[in-house]
Amino acid sequence: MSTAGNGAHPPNVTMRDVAKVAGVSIATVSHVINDKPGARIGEDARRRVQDAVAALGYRPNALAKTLSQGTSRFIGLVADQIATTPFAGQIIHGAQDEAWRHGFVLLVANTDGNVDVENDAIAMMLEHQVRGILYSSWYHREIPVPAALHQTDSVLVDCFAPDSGLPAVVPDEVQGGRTATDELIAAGHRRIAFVNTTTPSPARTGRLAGYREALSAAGIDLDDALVFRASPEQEGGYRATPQIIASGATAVFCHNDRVAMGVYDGLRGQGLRIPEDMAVIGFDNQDVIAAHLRPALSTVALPHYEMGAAGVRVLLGLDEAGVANPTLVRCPPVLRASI
Amino acid sequence: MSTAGNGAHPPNVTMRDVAKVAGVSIATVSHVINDKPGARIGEDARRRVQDAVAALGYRPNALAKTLSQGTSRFIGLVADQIATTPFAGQIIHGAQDEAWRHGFVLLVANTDGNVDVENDAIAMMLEHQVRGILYSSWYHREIPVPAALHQTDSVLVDCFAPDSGLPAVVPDEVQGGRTATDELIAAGHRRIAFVNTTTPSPARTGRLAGYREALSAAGIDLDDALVFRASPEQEGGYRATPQIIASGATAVFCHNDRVAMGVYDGLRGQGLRIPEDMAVIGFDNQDVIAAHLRPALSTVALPHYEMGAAGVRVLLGLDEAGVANPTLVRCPPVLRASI
DNA sequence: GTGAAAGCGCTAACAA
DNA sequence: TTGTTAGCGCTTTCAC
Repeated sequence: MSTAGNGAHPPNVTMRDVAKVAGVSIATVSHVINDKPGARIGEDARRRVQDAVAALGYRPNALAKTLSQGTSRFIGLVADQIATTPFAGQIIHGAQDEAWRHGFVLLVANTDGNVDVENDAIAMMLEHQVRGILYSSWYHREIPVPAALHQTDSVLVDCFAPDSGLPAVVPDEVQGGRTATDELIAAGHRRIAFVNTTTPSPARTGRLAGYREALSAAGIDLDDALVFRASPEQEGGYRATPQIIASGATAVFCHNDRVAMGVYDGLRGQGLRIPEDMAVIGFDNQDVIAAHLRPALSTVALPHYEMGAAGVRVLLGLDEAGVANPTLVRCPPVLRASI
Repeated sequence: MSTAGNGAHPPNVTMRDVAKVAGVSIATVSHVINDKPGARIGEDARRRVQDAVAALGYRPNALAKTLSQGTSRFIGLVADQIATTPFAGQIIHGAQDEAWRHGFVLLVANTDGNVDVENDAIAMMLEHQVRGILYSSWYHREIPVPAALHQTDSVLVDCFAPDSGLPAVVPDEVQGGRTATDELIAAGHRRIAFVNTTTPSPARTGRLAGYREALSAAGIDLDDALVFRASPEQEGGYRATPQIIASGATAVFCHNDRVAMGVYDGLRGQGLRIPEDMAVIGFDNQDVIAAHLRPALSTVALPHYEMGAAGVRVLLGLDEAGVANPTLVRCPPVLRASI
């Protein structure tokens, strides 16, 4: 019968009410509530105010405060895909936690990559006087920057736009690729295959560079016959497996966890065991895949949570962040049982 | 060198500025901007205002508007886990889309299940004069309601609290269980196993009820020997497989996709093919698992997006929603290749 | 048709 | 130590 909208909620208690009950002026109330350093309030006036606040259940109106101070505590987050990729939510999570830590609130908008929606979202955030905007993509790439972003402080998260002049926070693909390869080397492997993706992206070039860097550093000769290309999905990994096996590699670094999943299937199809016959490491740390594969997949994590948090810090000017070079966030290894 | 916080952004253009440029009063500007029905504005005054708005790049200050109107366009969403479960983000997504559709903005807070954080989050939302709060859980269950939720209109999403008097929006577990079983029956199966979870929950009782309902409706005798219990993970499914096979079932309905994933492994270990030797259907529609298993897993989707959206509708009083009985959201089948 | 003025809840000089 | 007052940007009656 009834809906949520029936709320007969008590009319808002204002500072004026508190002042009246406490028998002081509205300014005094403001002072004790905000613990103003300058203003010295008498012990008993302070107590009367506090009592009145408690008695009335007074809650400050954050909006009115913002209006009079001219500076809000909102941070906007516009995302192209909150949900398409399972871990995209982590960016929100990280941003939210960090914003919260500094007394800010997150305003989120999902645009589904639609430019009109995007502009509306940004406009709405601007109208709400956000302190700044975090603009994020669901995968690391270069993006065209919506012009409106320049009307406030903005930070790009998991994407970048060199000529925009906007600071960016992205995963350190090179370090990630190197880490993955290093783990394999540390396990004693010397013939290490790399299944790269077919799609051009910072991930493709970065991880490859990291792979090479690791091999060189370990004094292992680069062998292009060990570098493969596959579509970045389970199917791609599956199809690449025969060549990987044929290459004589004893370990394989897969461009991402889904590819690794396919490699698992391919290996199993040939009766090969992981990691005994072939060590496997993935990339992304997509929980549902990595942790639940048998054996559990060792991989390198994409630091979505950290990027969201770092984005907020850069926005607030707490992190030094060069505009020219994006802030690189470390991709940590997540060791499980496939190496 | 520079940070995002260096913003030398143009000082805000206000209505007063627009009025001055347009040569009209501030009230007139307000009227044309909001297209006030009552107020009739001269054709040319209207044009002058519009031109001034465009020329100055005026943006209304939503906060000031809220303050003077007394009613905001914010909806709060407090979630215990935005990210732990990959699809939890869908609740945000659905809520955001629906809120947006009605001119509302989402304020999100993640509490990680911490009660103090939760109270702070709710307090903060109240202070921001939210129109109401959506309180969500990352899996369907009964929850203790934070008292503060009663200070505004609130709706529970993917959780419920019978005595709280708060409207709730939850997945229709019974219908889901029935749908899963119906699909198996439709494919010609009569001996259908059900691997239920060991953990007590609405999902456990609901899906089982649905399973029974479907069998009865199809005139199939219930056989308790076909109902198993397993921990709701990959491992549980794997371990239950031998018994499932031994039971003589030709199809199995798994409590969730992770269990199904384990069953896949178990079946494969015995050299059994899916769906030829055993049809499998899961529950949850966890993309990364379901779509990428081989063969792709048929399953029943948990309608997170829809629940988020429905929550907003209930909150806004657009959906009739009984407080006594939670609003049930349909769990649709997602057919792939495992049946 | 258009404008003056009061007020939304709060902050911040400045007085007292 | 406390109160007065003038806004913050906008909406909204009510005159003109």
